[in-house]
Amino acid sequence: MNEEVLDNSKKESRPGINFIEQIIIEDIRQGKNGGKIVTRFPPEPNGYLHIGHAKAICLDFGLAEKYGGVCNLRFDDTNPEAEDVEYVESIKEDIHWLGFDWGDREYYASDYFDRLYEFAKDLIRRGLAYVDDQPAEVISEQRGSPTRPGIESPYRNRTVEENLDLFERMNRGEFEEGSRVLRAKIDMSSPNMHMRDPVIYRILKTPHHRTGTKWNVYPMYDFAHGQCDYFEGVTHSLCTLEFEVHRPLYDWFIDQLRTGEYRPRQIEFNRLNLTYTVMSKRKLLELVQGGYVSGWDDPRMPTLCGLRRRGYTPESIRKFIDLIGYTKFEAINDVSLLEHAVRDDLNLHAPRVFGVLNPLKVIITNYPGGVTEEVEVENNPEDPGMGTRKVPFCRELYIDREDFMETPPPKYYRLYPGNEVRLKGAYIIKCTGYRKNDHTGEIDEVYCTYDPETRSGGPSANRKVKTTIHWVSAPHAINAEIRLYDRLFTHEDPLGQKDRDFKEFLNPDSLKILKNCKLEPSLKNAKPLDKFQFQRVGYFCVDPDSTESYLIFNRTVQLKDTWSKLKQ
RNA sequence: UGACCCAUGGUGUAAUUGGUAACACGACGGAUUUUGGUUCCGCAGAGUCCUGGUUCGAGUCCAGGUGGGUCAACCA
Repeated sequence: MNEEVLDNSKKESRPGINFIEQIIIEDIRQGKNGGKIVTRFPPEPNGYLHIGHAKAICLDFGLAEKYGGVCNLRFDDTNPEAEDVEYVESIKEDIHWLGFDWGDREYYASDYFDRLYEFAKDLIRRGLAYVDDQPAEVISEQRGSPTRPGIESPYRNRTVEENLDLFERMNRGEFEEGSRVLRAKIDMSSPNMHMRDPVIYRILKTPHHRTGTKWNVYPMYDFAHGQCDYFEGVTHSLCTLEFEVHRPLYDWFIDQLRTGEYRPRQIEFNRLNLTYTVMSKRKLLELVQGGYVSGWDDPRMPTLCGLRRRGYTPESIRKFIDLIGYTKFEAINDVSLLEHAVRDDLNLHAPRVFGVLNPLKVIITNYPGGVTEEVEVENNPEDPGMGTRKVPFCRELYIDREDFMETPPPKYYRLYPGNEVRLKGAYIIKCTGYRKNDHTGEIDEVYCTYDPETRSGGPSANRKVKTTIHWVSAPHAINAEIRLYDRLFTHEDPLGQKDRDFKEFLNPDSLKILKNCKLEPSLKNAKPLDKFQFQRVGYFCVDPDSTESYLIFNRTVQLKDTWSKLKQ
């Protein structure tokens, strides 16, 4: 059985099994913990998940899946002041959206409050924990600093009886918040600050979203996390780098707790950082509360709900995470790699349509008025199985303003006086003139003639022109709003700038709204979150703000654009 | 006069665990193309932070530096 799992891993391994996977393989080989693999994803229900969490989710669930183990979902709800059920549902939704499932293993740290409480009393009885009556500031002062050892609390050597009595009374609600804490008795002069008699229980009178008012004391993260891992039989407890210094404490508690061979192991990996954005919950909250974005699901946010609304697919996010890997190096990943991952996915799956963002009227002067013909266009050249659709064509059309110039620069292949282009799926047209607005100088209309011999699919359609452009029939077009997004920040690393607030680097042009866009009529029935490639422009996704009669699209990402590069 | 962690092309990762630096993205050039997209082909780019050591052989091991990160919530 184990052989099979390992073999399996070898097959998929190619080069580059990450260091955590290597540890797991080795552990299975050695038959550690009975050869079982159990991981957990432990979000605190105090906010929305972002792509950094997705990195952890892919690791926790992915590794369990790959090595024949299981992954638990455990809500780390040890702080009633910050948490709320509201977040539980969104977290579950996001994990499912990414394509992972925890089966019936939905746990809560609060499920273990009784056992944790008993364990704390056990530590007291063994002389390994004590109640400290000093205020937070004093305890903090006594803890010393990284370069200066701490000093022991005057309450450190209370009797077991007194500690037990005090702790129980703390939990009965006899004392005010902040008046007493329970501390583990470890080593006030440890070089590791976390070992200097860490607080393990504090008094909190805010009702808990699951246990109500049952408890007046709540375990701290360090006292809950490893123990919960232990209770659940977790073998590999994967977390981010900043918990590295907590590991000795994690192990210390496990040492006091365990009775047999089994022990969970904490392994740390690097966080996901992306250029041009911020990833901390606190900072994201600041953006939401400050009104810099429209909410947690603003399409510019790195939250999973934001990315989803933007049009990112779960596959693209997983692909991206797979690409960046897991190491112990604090890397800043280029968003362009994320963008590459969506393009890659959407290119294969998104149906092509015609959408004109900045419409310019084109009149085909030799095409009869009042006539509409339908041309057939393939839905996706990458996948003929996606079929074709009919698009109406007539005398008056819209093209994108970018596709016409009065006086073209070198290498400009699009429409200009005297030049020919093909209208995708229809005819080759030649620009014969244009009309300019006398006041604004803007071009109002462009005049063209079409060559009836060149209809796509027709017998003599093979005449080559330098380029093909998209278009929509003016009388048939539907009006839509399109929201164009750019990076949220103007600096790659908005947080890394000394003495500057990250909000100073907010990009004022991160959202542009176009309200007069013209789309081909087949889009009429598009539903929220439907994704399309507006041919030659980019990938777009229907925003949930859309109504039956008013479609709103979000631009997920532009197509690669070698022309705009050429221009420079 | 702290502890712990990290350092490989522009970016992110890999290197059969000591065997002569590879992959992806990006850049550049070309071919194909009814998307200036896609695809295909090609090319450039690091000698692995520095110094020393061990070894026939070091990106991998050791020592010492340098640079960066984390740690002093009754947050997680």
